[in-house]
Amino acid sequence: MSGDGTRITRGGRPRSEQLHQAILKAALDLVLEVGFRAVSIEGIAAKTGVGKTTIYRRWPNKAAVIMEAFIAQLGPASRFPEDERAVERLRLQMQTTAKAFRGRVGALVKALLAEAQFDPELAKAFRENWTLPRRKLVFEVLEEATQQGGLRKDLDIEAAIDAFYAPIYYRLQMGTGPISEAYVDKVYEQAMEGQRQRVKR
Amino acid sequence: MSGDGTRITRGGRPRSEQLHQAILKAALDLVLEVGFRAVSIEGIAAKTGVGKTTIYRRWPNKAAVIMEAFIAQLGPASRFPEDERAVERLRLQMQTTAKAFRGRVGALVKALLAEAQFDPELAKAFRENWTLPRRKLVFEVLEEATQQGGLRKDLDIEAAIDAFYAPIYYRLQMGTGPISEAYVDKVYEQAMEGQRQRVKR
Amino acid sequence: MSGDGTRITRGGRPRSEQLHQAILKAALDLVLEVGFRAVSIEGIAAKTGVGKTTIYRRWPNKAAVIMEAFIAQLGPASRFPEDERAVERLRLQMQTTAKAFRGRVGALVKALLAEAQFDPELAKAFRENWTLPRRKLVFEVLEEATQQGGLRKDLDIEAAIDAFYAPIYYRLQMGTGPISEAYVDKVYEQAMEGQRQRVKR
Amino acid sequence: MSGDGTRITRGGRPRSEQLHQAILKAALDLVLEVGFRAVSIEGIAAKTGVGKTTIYRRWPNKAAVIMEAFIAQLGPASRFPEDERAVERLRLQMQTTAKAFRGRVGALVKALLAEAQFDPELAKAFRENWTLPRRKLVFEVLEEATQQGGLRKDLDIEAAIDAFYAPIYYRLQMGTGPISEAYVDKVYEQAMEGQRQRVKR
DNA sequence: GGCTAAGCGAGACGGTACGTCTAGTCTTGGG
DNA sequence: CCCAAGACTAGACGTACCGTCTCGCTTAGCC
Repeated sequence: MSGDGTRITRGGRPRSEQLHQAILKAALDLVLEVGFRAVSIEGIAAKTGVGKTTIYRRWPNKAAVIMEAFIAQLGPASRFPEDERAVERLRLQMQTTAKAFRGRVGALVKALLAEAQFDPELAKAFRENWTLPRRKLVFEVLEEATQQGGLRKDLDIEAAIDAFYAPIYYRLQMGTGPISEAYVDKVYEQAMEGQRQRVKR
Repeated sequence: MSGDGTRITRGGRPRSEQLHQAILKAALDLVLEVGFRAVSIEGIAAKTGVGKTTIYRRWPNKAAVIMEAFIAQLGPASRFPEDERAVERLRLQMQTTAKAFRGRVGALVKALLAEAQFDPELAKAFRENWTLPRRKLVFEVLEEATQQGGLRKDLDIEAAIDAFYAPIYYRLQMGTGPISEAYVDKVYEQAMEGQRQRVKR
Repeated sequence: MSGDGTRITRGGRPRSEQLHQAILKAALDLVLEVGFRAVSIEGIAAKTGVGKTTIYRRWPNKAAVIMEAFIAQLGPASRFPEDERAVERLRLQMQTTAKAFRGRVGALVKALLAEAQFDPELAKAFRENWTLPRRKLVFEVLEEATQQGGLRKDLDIEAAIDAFYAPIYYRLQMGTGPISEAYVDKVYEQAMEGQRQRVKR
Repeated sequence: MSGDGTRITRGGRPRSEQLHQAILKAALDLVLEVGFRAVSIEGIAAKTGVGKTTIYRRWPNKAAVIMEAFIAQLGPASRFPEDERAVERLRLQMQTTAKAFRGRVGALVKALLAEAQFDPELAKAFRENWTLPRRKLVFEVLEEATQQGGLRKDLDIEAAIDAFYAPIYYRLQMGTGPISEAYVDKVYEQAMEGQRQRVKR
């Protein structure tokens, strides 16, 4: 979204970084207050005390603003918790994600993911800033787990990642049940069986 | 949505069933033509050659119209393909779903599921008319599979259903990869391992 | 409006005279309650507890309904007050009209006369049922006054009638001043001078 | 209507005077084309090629737009024709008014005056921008006439003005006869008698 | 006493316009 | 070139009535 931030400034007043942050903060506050749908660029502008142009100069639409606000709030995809067994690190990370999904992050992910279905740009931003970085970490932990042994040699890592995480997203959106600790453990266990090295059958 | 269709008509001109269908058809056509977002009640009315009131009299908003159009088009949750082994029937059904998701049904499910994140009424309608009926069928097939043997006795059916289907929905929305036959088979296989009866380890 | 009432009934249920009256009453009540503009056929129907068709079967639009209600309420153009001097009868009648104009009749005449500017049918009805009958009475009284002497021989009766009554309508609509007794007397006096026989100048 | 035009602009793009005029022109054209009733804000907007909001930002309803268009077209209440005798100037002015009433101005006055019966704001605007300025001119001419002699000393100027002009408005609305030159002269003559100084009776 | 033609209530229907809203762009003047 | 303010086009929103049109019932008057 909004490029990578590197704008070549060849003259003129530079854009205020302070305003940038203020806008992102206002956007996020509004989303959590009134919900994604009810937020408008006009609303953000009013709340920040900023002209609409100032926002449109930086982002193409409200989804982009909120996307960036969301990313900015998260910081880099948080490191996995420490544990020498890779698979245990994976399990803990799943629990961490689940916990986040039970709170405001869940609400944001829900809204952004939904909005992304209608907006390819946003979809791309969401994928690149949220989905893929997280998948990459899981990818690495699964690779390590493979080396540590116990997982099948012919592991399809992409499908494996899906097996661990898809159910969590599913429940986030479907409302067929809570994303409880017990549920996450169950998902972990089931998916683990799917990847385990079979001694003999 | 729009109730269960049973309106007590105690006088007055009855609502035209023909119009009802025409509106649903126009709605569906429009969604597939221009996308969910770009569809408006006014557009549907214009395309059907109907007054706006005629639509508002029956549905509260466009999501409701399209939801009903979607449901109506599906007919009842289609029977599972025939096979004497329950698990094979499940696999075939997963492939059927996947195939549908690769086509227009996929586009509709994507849009409606996304929209449902912002609209509790729609979420309820989607759950009751799409999600739950399909889960129920899977539930039954899994129960039968249990009796046919090979699956663990302490099966958590809800979690199991998620294991089989969540990845398909995940790819529908995330764009991390295609919902190919191979992928579905992989998902089936993985999830199956998670449910299989362990002889000993 | 609504023809002359003589419909040839060759079979079928006759129209209810009772409903007719009820509708007229409701119409009048509504006009006085909420004003001409805010009255709608639907409103009258609802208030009377009658279907819209029942009204449209008898009148072409709300102005026609209200016009008839107005006429019906008035009864025939009331006889002039008694006095052996024709001119005095005229003066008294002017005062009577003025008094009516200060009340609800004034409100109705204002509204109907205004509406008539946009509706030739209504204009005709208003002229035939209100304006002309009243002018005719004035005409007669002026004729008598001429015979009684004191008025010029070459009297232009049409213009004379205007001189006596136009100012009253003018104030009804313009709001430049009240239609007080004193004002009416003044108008009478002025107009009278205009018609008086000049002995010599 | 629309205030007195003096809006304090403390920032922001100023309202386009050009658009303002274009809207007024379109409004007037439409009224004369299709009649007051058939004109709609939407029609004006479409004809001008302007958003509806641009109109609603300036006027509360179509009557206000047309009122202002009407005023703008008239320019200031035109000076009375020249003649050293005040009463003759009055007569000429009556004829001028009558002539205007026979044309498009008459149609506009009819419609606006009628509409004003339902809209106090409009009534006020009409009174202040049309009625009163014209009455004021007549007032002055009558004062001068009084000084030139021939009119009664105890003249009630308000009632006198009504005597001269009310019949013209009456015929404009009632359709009881044309506003011909002969008629106007007759009205003038009659009204004049009402105001003339009596030597003896 | 049955037939039949209208009346009748309710309310659906195609329209038109309303007045409001938001999106995204454009235009001021000032920094 | 940035910025706040706010005008601007565009077009959907959901509502209100219009005047017409079914429905399934009365309800009179004639046979």
